[in-house]
Amino acid sequence: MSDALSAIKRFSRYQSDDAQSGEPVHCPVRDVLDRIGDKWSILMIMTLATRPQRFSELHRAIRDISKRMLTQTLRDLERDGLITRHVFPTKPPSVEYCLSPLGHSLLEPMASLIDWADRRHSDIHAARVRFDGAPCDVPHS
Amino acid sequence: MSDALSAIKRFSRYQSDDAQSGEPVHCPVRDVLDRIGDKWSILMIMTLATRPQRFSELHRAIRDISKRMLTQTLRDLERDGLITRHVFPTKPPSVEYCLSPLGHSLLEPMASLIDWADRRHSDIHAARVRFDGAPCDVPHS
DNA sequence: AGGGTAGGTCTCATATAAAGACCTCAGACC
DNA sequence: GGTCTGAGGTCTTTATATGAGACCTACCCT
Repeated sequence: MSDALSAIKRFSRYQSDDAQSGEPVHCPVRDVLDRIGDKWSILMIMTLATRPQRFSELHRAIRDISKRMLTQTLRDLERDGLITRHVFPTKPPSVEYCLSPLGHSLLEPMASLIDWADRRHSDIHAARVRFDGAPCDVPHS
Repeated sequence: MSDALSAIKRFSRYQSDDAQSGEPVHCPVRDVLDRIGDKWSILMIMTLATRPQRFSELHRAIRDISKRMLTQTLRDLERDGLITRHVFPTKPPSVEYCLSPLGHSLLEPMASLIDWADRRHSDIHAARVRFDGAPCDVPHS
């Protein structure tokens, strides 16, 4: 817990430094979290955690991603140095994506989030049902 | 690490179960992560981690959020049971938001992510500069 | 009467994501 | 030799998310 609080305090410091100084908010933590917080990045990294995979394998593993978003997410992750891309000059060429050491280092913190989500999702679902069913307990207006 | 891998395997199982069965992908972990993975939720929870705060305090702490998104994010978090909302019948009424126990339980996993982001953001920044500066090392076409 | 504060809502514009058609190249099929 | 499939994408169009900022109610202060 003290661990958690110290990270949060560091984070808050970035935030408030920005809030007091000039206009543009530039918190490095937000910068990183905004990037991997998109719809597919976490899923992609988790899918590559088990083994390196090719474009089409990834597309089959994550059926509901479009090719466009698959390409774009892979490019963004490559740009951030979280995955690496190898082109094999076969005919037709095949491309393999795999986690870099940096990407690998993300697995542990991400796993703790996933663990939380897995353990608490029933609580969250219950809260949603409660909220939607009784929208007048605490009127908003 | 074995901890991390077990969470990832559980997650992959959800994914592949969905991939094999009927059409709609419904992985509870993705459901939860997609929600808190939006632009402001993590920031909001972190801001409320230090103490309960009122609408205007939150707006001052997170300067670059619009009132519209502030309201919406708070509603969504309340709906998911992560924060609670108390209206004090002062004149004019004041509204205080604070973390629920469920929201509080999210702090620790989230802090480990923040800690990662904080430690690795310079690596990520360096990777971006490298990628943007040398886009022809591994041609994409 | 004018302005400030608190906690919002509303409308409209833009930025980002997604769906899905299309493309190239090669080998296998018949 | 026509066409089918598969890999690894790109391009165009449409949907959704976010943002800016005007407005609202009710009260207090000057």
